[in-house]
Amino acid sequence: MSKKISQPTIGDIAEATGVSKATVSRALAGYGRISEETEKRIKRAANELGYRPNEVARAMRAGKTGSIGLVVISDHTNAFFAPVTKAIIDSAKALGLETLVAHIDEDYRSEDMALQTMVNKRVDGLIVVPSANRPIESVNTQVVGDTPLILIDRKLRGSQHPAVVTNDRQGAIDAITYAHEQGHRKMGFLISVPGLTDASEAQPEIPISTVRERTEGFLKSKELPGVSSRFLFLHENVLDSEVPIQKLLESDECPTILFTSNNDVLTVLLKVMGKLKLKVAKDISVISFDDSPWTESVDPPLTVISRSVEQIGTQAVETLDRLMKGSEVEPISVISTTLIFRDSVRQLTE
Amino acid sequence: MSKKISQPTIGDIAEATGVSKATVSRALAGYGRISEETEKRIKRAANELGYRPNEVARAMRAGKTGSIGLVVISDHTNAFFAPVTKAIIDSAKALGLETLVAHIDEDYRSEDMALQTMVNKRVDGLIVVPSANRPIESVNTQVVGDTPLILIDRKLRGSQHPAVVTNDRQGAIDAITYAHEQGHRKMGFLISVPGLTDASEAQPEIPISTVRERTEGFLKSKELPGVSSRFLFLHENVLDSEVPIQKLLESDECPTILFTSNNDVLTVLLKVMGKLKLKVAKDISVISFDDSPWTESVDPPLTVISRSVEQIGTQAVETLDRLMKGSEVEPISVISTTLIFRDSVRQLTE
DNA sequence: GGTATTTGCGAGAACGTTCACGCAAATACA
DNA sequence: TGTATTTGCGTGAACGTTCTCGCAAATACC
Repeated sequence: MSKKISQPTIGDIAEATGVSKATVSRALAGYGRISEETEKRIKRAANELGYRPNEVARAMRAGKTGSIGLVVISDHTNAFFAPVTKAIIDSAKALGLETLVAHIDEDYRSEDMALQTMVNKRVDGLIVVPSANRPIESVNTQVVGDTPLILIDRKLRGSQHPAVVTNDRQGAIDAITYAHEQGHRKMGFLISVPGLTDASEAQPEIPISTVRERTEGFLKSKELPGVSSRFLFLHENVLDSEVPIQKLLESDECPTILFTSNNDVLTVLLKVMGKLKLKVAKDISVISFDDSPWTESVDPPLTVISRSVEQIGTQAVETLDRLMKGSEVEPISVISTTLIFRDSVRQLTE
Repeated sequence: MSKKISQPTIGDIAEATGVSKATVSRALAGYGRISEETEKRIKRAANELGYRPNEVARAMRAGKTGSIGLVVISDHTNAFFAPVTKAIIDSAKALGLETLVAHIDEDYRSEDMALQTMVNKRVDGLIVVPSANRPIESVNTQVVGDTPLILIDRKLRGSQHPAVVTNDRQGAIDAITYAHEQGHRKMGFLISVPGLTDASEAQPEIPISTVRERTEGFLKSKELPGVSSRFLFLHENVLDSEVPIQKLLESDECPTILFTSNNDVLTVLLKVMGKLKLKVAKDISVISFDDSPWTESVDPPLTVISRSVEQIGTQAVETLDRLMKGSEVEPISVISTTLIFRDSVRQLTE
């Protein structure tokens, strides 16, 4: 009963019980013909030896690993991607799939490298948030080959890969409509767009479909009776954006309501407002994209456009699973946003 | 040039170039003796065929996978574990290691299952947050065998596995000392402890070293001149804790300062305070464990006891890496906490 | 009691690498 | 020119599974 250095194999069990490896395999995996007695004997021996099936050998033989890869942008915020990551990992586990996670920044080269190592590890499928600055609107098919792949959060125009996205356009429209109903006429939009070098009021080229849709939705505010809109497009690293935001807040035509495109921008906005002694709702109303636990706890609780990260996660791995099995999948699944009414929008008297 | 269904192998390249598999392997991996010319020829062919080394075959041969497993509690909050997860994944990548992530709840059975599948996948090492309710204070060595493993966030008394933890005891002491300096004499402690069925003022058995240390630190407040302390131990699912917290806030002997043991409790506290129209600092001072981006943006910005998730992450994978290489490692690494002074603690006139 | 079928198991190949050997040709050295 | 060394490459085993075949023994059928 000497301690072995490495894990016991099927061969060790075979030796211990005096049968062949094939028989051991049959006993353990429970297929083919085998007598009850030897099966029991083998299982007992396996237990005693502390046998653990070697999944890499299995993967080699079977041609699949039972793992999927998740490549996700996590350079800045995790107010959205962190819970999405959790949702995906958990959904995958429910299907018996393990998840390999890689974080990339908003750069297609780091994305390619991450995809490369995942493909080399022969993941069965890939879920990826495509980075913004890619030269052409498609995941590098050179590197992923024919590994099943689905996009989340953003869709790519030229891509044949299925995507799971949210209808941020409608979310934006819901928000401005609500603001209009509450009597707001001067609206401001704080939008973070990766790739920008500086804050700008002129509308830039927007590489990310999600942000593009939000902008389109907000743009509709111009069609609302009596509304004047101001846009501020911010660098993805919004930490640098305090000055332009402050300028906007101090201008003559300061909006009565501000919309922020994510939790990072929201965070900066709140900080600047605090510095200027401006109170949410009382002085300026606020609506942000993406919900977080804390937005409900602050004073006042924040009205937000929420996207269900759980739905995105389950839909993503479900779609990927079908893709891996070769079934038909819809090219684009869109998850609806919902406006969560709290107390950060002041009702203006007409 | 017909499309192959599966990825090209080293054999395909060998066939295409008319050499043996061994030569191809040498050319691609760059070891052994090989002529410059054939090396180029082989590399060109590999490129043309879109060859990607099969890491599972390599793993099989080498006996290691180049992957590590991260088993982390993520039932409730991700204000702490999400950034730690990111830090670990990124640190691991820097060392050429991919990370397999599994989420477990505060239950040793789900932990065992997660560990089991990771061991079966033959990860080279394991980083785990040990769950609270385990019968004995050690990771199930039955299932992990001799896979290198290190603990984070919590240490286990009976465990021989190295641990990376924070000195929360000192963090708590720093916080109460500061509060005392600011003139606070009536202190309250809101502590979330997994396994509890209900909120309780009596000190329960605390299974988690981190929480235990915090409690010990807070307990020192009783030794501070003139201080009276009140403790409230909360169920891990703190969402249910509004009522007991409200009771505490409305009691005659309501503390002038409240300490919360994590962001979840903080969130509930703020919500209850908002409901009771109590203002942070002005009415009740607040100090919480763990920093998050939003704590700096709210009004007033929150004073917190911060633990560097990056340090925890890098220290964890560094230690694991040494362990995997067979080097000596210190049994316990402790990362220091730092008190971040913001504006949620009111200075009381004596 | 003779043929047909079922049962239980072993032999061995295959998955895609790496690597220890071995061998022939080329080059070195005297 | 003869021996020693180097160079370039091929052979084949090994990693731990699964699975197709095939074969002998056991059981079935008439």
